[in-house]
Amino acid sequence: MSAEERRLDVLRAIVEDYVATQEPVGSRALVERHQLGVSSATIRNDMAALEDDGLIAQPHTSAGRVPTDKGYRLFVDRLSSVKALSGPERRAIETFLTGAVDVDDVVQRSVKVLAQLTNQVAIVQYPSLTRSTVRHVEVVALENARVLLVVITSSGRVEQRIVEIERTLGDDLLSDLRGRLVGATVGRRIPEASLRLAEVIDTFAPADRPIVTSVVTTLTHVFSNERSDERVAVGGTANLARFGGDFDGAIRPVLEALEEHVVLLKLLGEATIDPTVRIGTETGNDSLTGAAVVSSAYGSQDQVLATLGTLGPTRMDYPATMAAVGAVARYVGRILADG
Amino acid sequence: MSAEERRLDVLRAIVEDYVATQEPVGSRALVERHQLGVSSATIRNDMAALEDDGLIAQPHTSAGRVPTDKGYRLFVDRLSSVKALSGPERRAIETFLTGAVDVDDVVQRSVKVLAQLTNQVAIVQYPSLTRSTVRHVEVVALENARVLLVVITSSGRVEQRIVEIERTLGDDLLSDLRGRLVGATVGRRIPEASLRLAEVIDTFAPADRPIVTSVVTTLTHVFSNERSDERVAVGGTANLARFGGDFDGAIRPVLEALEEHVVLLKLLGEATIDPTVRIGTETGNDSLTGAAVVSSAYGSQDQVLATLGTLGPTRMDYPATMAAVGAVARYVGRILADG
DNA sequence: GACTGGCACTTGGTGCAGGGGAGTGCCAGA
DNA sequence: TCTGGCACTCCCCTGCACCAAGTGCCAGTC
Repeated sequence: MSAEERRLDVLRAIVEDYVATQEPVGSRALVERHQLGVSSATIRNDMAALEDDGLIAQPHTSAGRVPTDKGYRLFVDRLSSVKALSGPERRAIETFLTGAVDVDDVVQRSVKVLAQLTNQVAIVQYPSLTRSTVRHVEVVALENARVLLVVITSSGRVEQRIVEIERTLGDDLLSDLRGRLVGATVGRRIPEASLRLAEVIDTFAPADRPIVTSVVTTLTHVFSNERSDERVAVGGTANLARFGGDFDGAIRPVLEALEEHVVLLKLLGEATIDPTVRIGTETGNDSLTGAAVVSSAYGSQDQVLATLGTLGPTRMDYPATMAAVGAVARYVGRILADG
Repeated sequence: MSAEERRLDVLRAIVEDYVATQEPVGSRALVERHQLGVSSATIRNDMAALEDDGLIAQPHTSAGRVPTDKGYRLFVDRLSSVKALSGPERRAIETFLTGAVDVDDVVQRSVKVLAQLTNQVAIVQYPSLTRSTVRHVEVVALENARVLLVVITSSGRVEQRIVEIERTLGDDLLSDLRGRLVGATVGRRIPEASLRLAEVIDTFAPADRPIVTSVVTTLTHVFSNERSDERVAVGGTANLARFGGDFDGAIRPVLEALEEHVVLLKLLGEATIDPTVRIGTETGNDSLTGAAVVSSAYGSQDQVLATLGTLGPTRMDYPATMAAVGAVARYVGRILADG
């Protein structure tokens, strides 16, 4: 083993010990708990080098070392491998999620299971409307010149709107309209379906266009509904209290951030199907010094639906957390693809 | 002013000062800040009497006095009057809530406004299904022997289910079924509508009964949906950090309680249209020593829809909180009654 | 009888000094 | 390149004295 390799070994040991004990780790404790094959004096030299590289730091002169954000970054990138979940853990996720009755329920259960598994704050974005396809569109005439519009998406979400129109809709026109709407949208992704909708209006007789237009406009609104794309569920905030003093600031700004859904969506970040880790400033949120986010996209092979993840102290068990996030993402994706 | 009256005046002053300063209040500070017309020695005697009655307590021998739960109770019952909201506050509630687009939005906005107004944790229960009436029922035939069932309630909530039936539904039967379902349910309260539904099945020809039964059964399920009756929204948890050390325990058990919706519903308690206050053990929750709940039912005059309220430290501004809870409840009730 | 001024007493908080412990950096030697 | 040893630094805990705030009680006054 080269000296360079041993230095990285030392870093790994420091991260692991610090995560376990929450206390700065010194050279002596290190040689006692790990088989490094050298003396504490050597470790001290290595530590000095690691500190020069900005990978670890000392809270004060005569204290042990603590990993820096950069140190965690290196640990995640090169020194750790994703831990496999235990059988019972995997079964727990599966049985718990399988019991869900609808999309909302899936999301809420995912949040709960993820929070319990990781002992951190769990964040799950609702399946995106814009990323799923249209499974069904239904138009129903109600009394008093009103129409009920129902859209069912491939992720199982159901959206409905009531449209006021200028006169009662005849049965012929109704079924004609229904047929063309279905033809233009079903099976297509939402953004494409939106485009096709615009063409539908022109295929109707001029006399019918006002009515058709109000229905189509409402449908377009449903498709472009930003609000529902922003929906997220949060759970396990009680865990914040557990790692209380860890965040440089108080937990208050963190709780505030968790209530701002826009902030949360930024935190989850861009979708990748493998778990991504953002540490400290990498989260792009100033009030989250001392915090890290582990996130992953979920969906089926060819279709990303949304993102989920956890928020915890930088001092977290990255391998375990990444495993949990990855596993839950896979199960959620599978369930929503089936349903 | 009798001696007895002055004692209650002293209690009121202690509560007000303690709420304002968060520090035990002594006899000297009391005579300085209030026009009590007697010396600090007299106040000391009064305080000793109040302490004998269990209305105030000393953290330690040489400290000032702090109100006990019993003291707050007396204060709320006899010594305070509900503070009127300021004009800007009332206008803020109104404009903020008026912008809501649907029931979910109303609830979410209410939580936000209530949390901001009171600087406490806000809890809003979604309008109860069982307490509202049926506004509309719609049955739509989908492809592949499936039927879409839509229910719209008086509170504006829309529920939908897809029912698998054994064979495709003829147009005649469909409109017949729709008509009878509407006749049996629309305009009635959900529990009563449920009862009527049972009779509908028998009015159909035996051959049609299997299909009718599956639809009616599903509809009954929607009506008796307990899950949606349990839904609550929580906001302002960041305020917990503000009154941090106030709760006897840590904030952790409180955060945990806030994630358990069942616990929250118990906290909101039985519905009364005027703001109710529960202090300390009165909340019926052991982990909430040091906390108080102010809650109120909302709805129209003759119809209670659900409950909302706030959770804060016993050391809170009761008059202001009760005013805010009452005002938000009134506005929410009005908006949902109109919508 | 109710109120007041005065006084002794209690107690938590703060500032200060000293000792112990953990850990480091560095140096000389293998 | 590694190791043992040693001097040094700094945090943290403890004990101590002191102060401020507040009380309880008592004797005196209206």
